[in-house]
Amino acid sequence: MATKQRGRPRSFDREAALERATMAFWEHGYETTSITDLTDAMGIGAPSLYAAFGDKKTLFAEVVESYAVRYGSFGARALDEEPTARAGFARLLTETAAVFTDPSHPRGCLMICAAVNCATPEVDNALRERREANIAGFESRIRADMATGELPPDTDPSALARFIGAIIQGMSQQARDGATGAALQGVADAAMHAWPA
Amino acid sequence: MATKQRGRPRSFDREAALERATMAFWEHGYETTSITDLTDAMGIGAPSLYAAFGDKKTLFAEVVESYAVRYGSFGARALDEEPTARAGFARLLTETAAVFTDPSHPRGCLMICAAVNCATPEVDNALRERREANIAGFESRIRADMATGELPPDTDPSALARFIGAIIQGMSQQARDGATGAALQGVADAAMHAWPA
DNA sequence: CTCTTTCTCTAGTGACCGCTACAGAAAGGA
DNA sequence: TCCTTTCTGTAGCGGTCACTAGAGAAAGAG
Repeated sequence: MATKQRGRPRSFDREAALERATMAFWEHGYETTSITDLTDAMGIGAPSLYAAFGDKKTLFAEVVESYAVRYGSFGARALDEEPTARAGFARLLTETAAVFTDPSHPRGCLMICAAVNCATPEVDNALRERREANIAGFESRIRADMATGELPPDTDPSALARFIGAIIQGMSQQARDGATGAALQGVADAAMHAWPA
Repeated sequence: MATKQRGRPRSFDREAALERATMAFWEHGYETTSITDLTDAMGIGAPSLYAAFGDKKTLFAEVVESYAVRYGSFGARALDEEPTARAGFARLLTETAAVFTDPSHPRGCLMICAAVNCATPEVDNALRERREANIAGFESRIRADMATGELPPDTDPSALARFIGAIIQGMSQQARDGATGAALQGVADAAMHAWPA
């Protein structure tokens, strides 16, 4: 496959450029990151950006997809790999505290932050849908443990899932406000005290 | 006092205009709300806005101060009036669930939302400082109950205060994402299960 | 070599941004 | 009445926004 291209070859690494665009959007959000910011960060000219990635919205959609795979999959993995919902969410929140303050990339969560105060409805909706899908995933993991009797039958799975979602969103904001990883771990520990007996 | 003004009198109600500016900033955030958005919402021309309120940053500062008094004081009141920290925070979170979804104004919290992805450092810092001051207030209320023995001595007041702050910030985001008041009350109830025994 | 294809660079497009100069309108003071 | 003061409306400032036309550069095909 991948027969040799005909014309002049691209002069930059598309994946590396996408990664740099991800960092820019992650740091500053969708609207606040200008095309000039992006071309500066990616080290290419505007026409190259448009030829390789389409317009700003399309580039952002690709960034979000790449981000979800690279940086947003640890939570689903924790819920999947741990034997109980309790253990899964405890691990998820601990890893969240670490990832949200990891100095190798911007703080907090791109899917939570990047479309706040966003006047472009497609972008706003796309990220909201991902957040809602995450919470729905939390709820189904909780329901699974209720089915096995691991969680008591009077558990409110929707409320508990939303609670975890709220904690993660709050941790993202506090990471942006400068909270340390240890402080976020304290929030995670406090949250797990709310777990049903 | 208030001697009669000399020149042509102002043709609009300054307080009503400020309230409308508050709603606009609350709904769309600082950067996303343009001067044209503001003059449209306030029903005045740009020169009148600048004459009455200074520039955009100064207007926003006045909006934030007015917002803090009008819409942001219920929390401090709850902590002040209830006999215990537990009762105070339970009331605070219940009122938060109601206020964040009150249909008479935009959803969530202006101090939490309006400066996310904000490229103007003064605005960003001003709101961050208010958020940190709120959490510091939570911590001192918790310490007061530790001093009376109402809360156990092994309580981590900083972590508990940050936890409550994270919950409120998460509730604000979820209110913006369309969560009902009942759903937010569920989050508040779940959070209170984390309260120290 | 020439021809075709594809990318890159320069230099801009119209639209909107925060903000304001200026002239006219509406009040009090003399 | 006329002057001073203050506000309002028009109209536009320079700057940045997302985006692109057009020309040249760099590759393969013949």
